[in-house]
Amino acid sequence: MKIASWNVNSLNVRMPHLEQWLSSASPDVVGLQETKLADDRFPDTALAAMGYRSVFCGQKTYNGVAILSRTPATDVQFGIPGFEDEQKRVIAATVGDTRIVNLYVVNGQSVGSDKYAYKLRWLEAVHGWLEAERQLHPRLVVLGDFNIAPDDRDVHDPVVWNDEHILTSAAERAALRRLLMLGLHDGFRLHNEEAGEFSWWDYRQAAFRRNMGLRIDLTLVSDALRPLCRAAGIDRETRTWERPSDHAPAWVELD
DNA sequence: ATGGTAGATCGTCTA
Repeated sequence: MKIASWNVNSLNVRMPHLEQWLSSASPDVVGLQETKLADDRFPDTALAAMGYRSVFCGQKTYNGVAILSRTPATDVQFGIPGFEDEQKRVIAATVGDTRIVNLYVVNGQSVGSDKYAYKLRWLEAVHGWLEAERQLHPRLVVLGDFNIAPDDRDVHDPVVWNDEHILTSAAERAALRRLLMLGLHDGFRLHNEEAGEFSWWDYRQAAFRRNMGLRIDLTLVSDALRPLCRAAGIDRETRTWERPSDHAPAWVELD
């Protein structure tokens, strides 16, 4: 089973990219972030024609998440239980015998800002939720745009992206480590120890051409799934396509 | 030098 995460930065714009990538990559489950679509505008009919069922939770202009799957998803959860949030950043569902949690983590703007405080509170709420979720679902995949680069191998310039910078700050990385301590494993790092493998490149400063990126899109697998994770990767070629998302799909394959 | 680009929306916010 191939499970992927992709921040599409507007599904309205990126639907042709998604269709092309679904055809070539042929994932079984996909978590999308930044769909930027109200639910009545979600292209579920077109995706069904390609063999994918959709569950989604969106809003216009900002945020928006979805889970696509070849077999129907059940027990759909919208948002973090008990955490009031107008921003549509979370959807979870069960596909077959695997629980999928799809997160569009708060960006945080800059260290010390109100949005940064919101990011840390939000991550704490996710931690509390996943602590329960892992007990209910030993086969757990937590994926999404984490807006945190796990370590220095995951940034093009560790001097710039340091422990006081947004997306790499000490508190953000500590929050991510706390999630991993629940018994989750970075699927990509089970198969690749190299530095310089990124999933996001800023649109500015020709960042992709210069490989000035970060790896912030993650697929985490639970203890029980770890021995079943046979491959992982990032489909960076999508970033070379015309009018691309600034993120590339990150995926794992489970036996 | 507080820039640059993209998306949604149409002046300005978010990333």
